Amino acid sequence: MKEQWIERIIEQAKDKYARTGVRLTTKRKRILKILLVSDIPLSAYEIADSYNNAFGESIPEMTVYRILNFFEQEHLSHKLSSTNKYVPCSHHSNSCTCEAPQFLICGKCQTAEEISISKAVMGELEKVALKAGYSLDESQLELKGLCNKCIGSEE
Amino acid sequence: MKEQWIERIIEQAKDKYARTGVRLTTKRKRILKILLVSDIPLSAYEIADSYNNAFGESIPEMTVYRILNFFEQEHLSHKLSSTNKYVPCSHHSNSCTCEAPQFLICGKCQTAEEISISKAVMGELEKVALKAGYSLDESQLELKGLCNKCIGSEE
DNA sequence: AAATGATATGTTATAACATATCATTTGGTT
DNA sequence: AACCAAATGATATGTTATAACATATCATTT
Ligand SMILES: [Zn+2]
Ligand SMILES: [Zn+2]
Ligand SMILES: [Zn+2]
Ligand SMILES: [Zn+2]
Repeated sequence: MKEQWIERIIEQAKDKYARTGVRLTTKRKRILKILLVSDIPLSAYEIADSYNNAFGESIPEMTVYRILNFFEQEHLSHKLSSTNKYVPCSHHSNSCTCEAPQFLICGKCQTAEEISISKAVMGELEKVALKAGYSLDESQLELKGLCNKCIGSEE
Repeated sequence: MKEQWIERIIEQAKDKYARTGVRLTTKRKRILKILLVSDIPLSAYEIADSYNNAFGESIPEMTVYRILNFFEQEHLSHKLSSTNKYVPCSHHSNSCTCEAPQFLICGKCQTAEEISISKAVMGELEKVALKAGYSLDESQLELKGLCNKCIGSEE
């Protein structure tokens, strides 16, 4: 069940910080949850709105940005720079470093899916770059298109 | 010589619109030139500043944005969404449709180079997307890394 | 030459996105 | 309790972008 799945992700994150000074506070948990339950990427301001609606308590935008930055550091979320929106990281728990997050974004319904492009394909891109005199590093890919649902319902 | 090369690009653009109602006005020419002579991508506001400095005449930011939109339509420039900056299209004149522009961006000196990734490699990306249930369309790639110069001068 | 229409630009306001700075609160440690 | 670091609040400001409306410029038609 989705509810449990979300709780598990939060538990894992909590464990991760149990020993350090870092805290997974109520606000952080709530915002992580907002990202997790949303079907689509949200802007910082949409997150703040959602927070207000869900908890009848307003949160400053500044705090949202700070928490998003915290999430970015901790690999709990990502920013989509092509849309200025934020998504939870799908690489739950453990070992993901998310150095080069990769997304498929539907131009119609706005869903975004975090994928893992094979080393082989990424290697090809690196080769192309090298030929042009660049050595790639932390390249986030945001690929646009239409999801199957939206292709089906095309007018 | 760079100066002549720029003039040639502008001439080509002018020709392109000679018959249509669309005009390559002084402001558009100047802004295209600003983009062309800059070593690095510029923000809309930097373009406006540059315009003011170069021509001792101020231009409203709004106008800059409109001209950049015009350039985008006409495939004369592109926006880098990862940095909110603008670059001239390198596919001069003729046949480029630039449906999926591709860039290498140096994280140190900020240079950006427009490249052409082979159909084969792009095809691989499309395959990955299809497997995940997405059909790609107009995906701009912004690959980050270090250019050769900056790798050499690394501390 | 005057009227018209299309394209381009100016002007002002505001939306949307993001960071800087300093004060205060919170929660764990000694 | 006293202390300290982390987190949050509050306010101001910076940055990027569009909306809405008015005016200017230039080519075409009358
Ligand atoms: Zn991730
Ligand atoms: Zn869709
Ligand atoms: Zn191009
Ligand atoms: Zn460089």
